[in-house]
Amino acid sequence: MRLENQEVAAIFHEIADLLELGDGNPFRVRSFRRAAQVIQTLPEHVATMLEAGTLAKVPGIGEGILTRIKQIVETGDCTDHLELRKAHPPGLLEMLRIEGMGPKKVRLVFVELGIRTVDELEAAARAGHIAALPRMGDKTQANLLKAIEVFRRQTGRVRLGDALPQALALLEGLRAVREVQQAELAGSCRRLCETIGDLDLLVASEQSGPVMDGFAALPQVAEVMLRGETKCSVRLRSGLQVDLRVIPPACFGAALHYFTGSKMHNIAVRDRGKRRGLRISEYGVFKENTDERLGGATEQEIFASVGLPLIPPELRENQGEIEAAEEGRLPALIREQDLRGDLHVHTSWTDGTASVAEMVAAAAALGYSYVAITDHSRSLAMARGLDEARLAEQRDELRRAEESLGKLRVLAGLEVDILADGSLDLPLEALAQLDWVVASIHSHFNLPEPEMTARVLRALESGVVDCLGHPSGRLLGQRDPIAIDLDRVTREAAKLGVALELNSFPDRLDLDAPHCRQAKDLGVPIVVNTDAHATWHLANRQFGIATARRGWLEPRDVLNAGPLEAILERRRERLRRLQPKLALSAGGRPGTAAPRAPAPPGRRAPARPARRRGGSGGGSSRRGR
DNA sequence: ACGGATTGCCGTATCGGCCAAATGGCCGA
Repeated sequence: MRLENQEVAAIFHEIADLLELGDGNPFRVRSFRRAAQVIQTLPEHVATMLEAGTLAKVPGIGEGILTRIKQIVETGDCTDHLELRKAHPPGLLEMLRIEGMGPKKVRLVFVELGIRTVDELEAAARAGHIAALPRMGDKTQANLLKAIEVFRRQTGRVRLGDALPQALALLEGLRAVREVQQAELAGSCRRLCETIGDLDLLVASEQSGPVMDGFAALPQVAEVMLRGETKCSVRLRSGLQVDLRVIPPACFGAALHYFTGSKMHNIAVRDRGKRRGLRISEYGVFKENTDERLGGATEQEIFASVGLPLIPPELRENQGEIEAAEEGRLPALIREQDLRGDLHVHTSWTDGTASVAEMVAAAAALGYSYVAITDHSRSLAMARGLDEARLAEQRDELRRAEESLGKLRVLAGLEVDILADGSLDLPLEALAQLDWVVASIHSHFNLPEPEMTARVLRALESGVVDCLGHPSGRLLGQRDPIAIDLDRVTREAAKLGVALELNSFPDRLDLDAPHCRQAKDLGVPIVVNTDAHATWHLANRQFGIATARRGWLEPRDVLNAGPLEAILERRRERLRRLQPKLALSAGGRPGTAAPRAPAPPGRRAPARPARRRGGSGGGSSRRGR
């Protein structure tokens, strides 16, 4: 059995989790986590690298990890992992995924109350037993119940980023089966929904037996749960459930339409058929009250029977797509190849894994004509966020990378933190000198809505912000969106000339599709960014594009599907409007009041303002690099 | 557990907010 790198990494992640629960050496825990992360980003398969001897040279993989990898490659797992698993109830790992439940708290409730599952945890919280524990209280208990609710909403669902690659691999496997005439994805995964319950696959074939045999024999399949005449349900090794349906070719289009959904869309289409004297089912289009079949081999036939062009699956939510199709104003949805650059990318200057040069080269390899390097700002200490000095240093490196590659423009950017009060993490003067600024929230997620909205608006009103990063802050299955009036933020963004990000990270997909559509309607451009922390993350754009399509976006709605000059001009124009404010804030700062000629922002004398180092004056040098 | 220098040993992300308990552990970024 050949485990994918992802699966090997998952084993190490789990070892780390289990060690933490058992109160293990934190550095040892970290090593396993690091190993997992490194394995995820390996350029080749672990088994291949192990054989070639290149694996041992990878930083983060030492003697111990190497031995375990050997065992995993040979047997599919390693002894430590199996033993740790035996020593801990499986529900503890699940509890760890609840926000606010770290290893210490999971251990506490397990040892003190014997709680081994999320269900038991919830019951205990409801009964008030959690608040009675040491270091816990009413507030913690209430927060816990809320966090369990977020967790529950997501359990059983898989992110598109995890589901889609598996679906495509299965289709490939199916298409290699001789009796398969056609194999397609259906269901919410085909509609590219942000999370998916289970996969629906459809095969056109006259012989369901051999097709199902071939399906059950695919290496991903762990267990056949159900097998009938037309339907076969399996569970994959990854845990994902998959339903395969084998359909006679003459009905394939009707079945594909039916099983793609959404339900509301299907109802609307059938209704429309009814009004035209037609009966539409998963078997085809029929004349009312007869068995006279008018079509159903292709989806086009279904739509044509009710006088419509083919509606892309991503739009099939009964949110106006039928009306739009009827009036010939279906959007020309954006595609991956329409993107001309990525405007949110991290490097090893902060928490990215690739150097500037590697990141820029990877962007060039995608055919981009520009990329913005946007590392974190200083308050994100964990990521070694940039202060002004390092930002300036990095800028030199960007210039060198741009020149040495000579293929694309490298924008000097920053992902600046929006602090609790809405001020930005670096002085406006510094931010004004950059080419591109994304502003994001990474702390104080729990402000009440009025304050949160005011906070974000204040940040956008600074004028130096080009784009609001991951606007809702949600993490799928883990953290709810912040409380914020996104309607109002979008309207203000329109006035200020600020764009909104659609962050392509599979955990985020933020803005979500409905808000993308709203932004489009209000004339606010969306930026489809990857927020890449590794070169391979640039490929996550496919998930951002998926969400953008569900939000009806066309190339003209997406800022980074357009030319760089338009992007830079938006910024220049906004900074021109902002200029007086900047002069004021510089003048107000003690020691930097030296008069200077008002010049256009691009070419201002960089009268470097003395970096204020708090009132304490102690030159406690923050750890260097 | 890793990796690098003290080659048998030592250091290894940070930092602030929250909440429970009255200064500090735990969590998340």
